[in-house]
Amino acid sequence: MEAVPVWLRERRAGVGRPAERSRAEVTAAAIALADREGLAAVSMRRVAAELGTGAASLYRYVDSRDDLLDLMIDEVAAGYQLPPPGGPWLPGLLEVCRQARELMLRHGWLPELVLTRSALGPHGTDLLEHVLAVLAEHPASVGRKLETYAVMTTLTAALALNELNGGSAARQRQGAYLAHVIAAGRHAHLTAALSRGSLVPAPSFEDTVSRVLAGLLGE
Amino acid sequence: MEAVPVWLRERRAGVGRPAERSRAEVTAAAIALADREGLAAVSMRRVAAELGTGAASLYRYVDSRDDLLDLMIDEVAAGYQLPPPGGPWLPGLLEVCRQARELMLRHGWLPELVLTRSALGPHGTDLLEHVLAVLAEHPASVGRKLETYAVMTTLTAALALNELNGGSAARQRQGAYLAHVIAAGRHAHLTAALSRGSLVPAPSFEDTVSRVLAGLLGE
DNA sequence: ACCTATTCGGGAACGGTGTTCGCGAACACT
DNA sequence: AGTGTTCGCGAACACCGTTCCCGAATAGGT
Repeated sequence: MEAVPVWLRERRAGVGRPAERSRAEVTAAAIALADREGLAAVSMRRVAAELGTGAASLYRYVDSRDDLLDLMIDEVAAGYQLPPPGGPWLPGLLEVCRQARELMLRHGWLPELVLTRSALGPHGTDLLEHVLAVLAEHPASVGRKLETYAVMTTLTAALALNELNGGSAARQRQGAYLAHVIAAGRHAHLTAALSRGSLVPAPSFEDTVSRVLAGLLGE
Repeated sequence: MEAVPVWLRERRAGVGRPAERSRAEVTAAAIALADREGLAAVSMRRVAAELGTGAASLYRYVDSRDDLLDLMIDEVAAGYQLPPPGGPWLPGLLEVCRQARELMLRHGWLPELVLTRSALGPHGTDLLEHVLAVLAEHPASVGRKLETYAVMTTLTAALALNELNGGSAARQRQGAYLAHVIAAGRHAHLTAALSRGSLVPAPSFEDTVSRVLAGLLGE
């Protein structure tokens, strides 16, 4: 295991047999597969099959499956289309979160990955730079600003995950157990909360994020 | 796959050969193993070995490995020692987060699990009931209160995960790449942020959580 | 034109994984 | 004693990530 992260392992000069594929191609295949069949389907063998090669060949481009997952995250982060920083910070950060949510809903496997691992690739650092630029005039400490970035990411991923699981079988299971809990009699507040209207309306994404950011950096 | 969650599958009456173990015993073995060797070590075979049985036997107590993970989460949630609800809501919620952080630092595998899956077991519903009780007088909507519970959980898990990974090899890797990014010249704000003092002090856990909760439910 | 250094492709294998099948053993009840 | 039912679990299946190793392919030097 090298002390050097994936992003620094560079292709060497024109010596020896040339590679038939590129790291970007492998990453794209993995993303396509994850979009189509979910993260669990992204195995080295399946990704290789997607490219029409053998599984072992992938290790010419990637040190491990974990590296590939990091590459997938960063590649999707290339999709941000950020306006030049300027103006008040809250709308600036909100726009970042809006786009993050969009990307996560488009790639349903992203939230889980973002919540679990915290690798910062080239596009990730660009995003962090943008957030720091938006907050350039803000008097908060550097530590708080970095933390704000982390909270934005985590919160958006968690909320997106909730949206994605909204109508799934897991939700039904949850409902079945909650009905049982309510029937059992204890948990008065829970019962009261879930009884008026079988479906509780969730606050809007933007409202929630605004409130959290205002609390974190506010006044 | 049943539509009924794990928590409702009950032991049947005294018919046939009696079981040699209990679901609680299996759960405890899995938790002990995870505490000792991490979540990756929790395989059906290893848990079974912990109990001195065969792997296939575990399926008498649990439908799948995922079920076992849900049981582990809920079992740890039995460790909360919550004061009777009453008084202002912010300290009440803060105390919940404090204890959650404590449990997560004691069981380093918990944050990842909590962030990824959202199953509510018996102890989980007790906790949710407590949070709703603390917020009983608060004028916010039910949807917002439920969302607050989710944000508390997610945020605490994410911050605990950061604490746990603080001194790991992954962090070193991250630092190596950031040094490279800084050396590359672009990313002025990032460079400025990380240059004064190689180690940026992180805001305190309680301060962060207080601010987020105040923003979410504030004024 | 040949040789050599170097890289790539990938079949085969290793040691794992979750899960299912089916059968003998063990018990409760009649 | 017989019967119905559950339990324990070895064996097997279909995967998984990763490593080994060797033949093929290329570039540069001569």
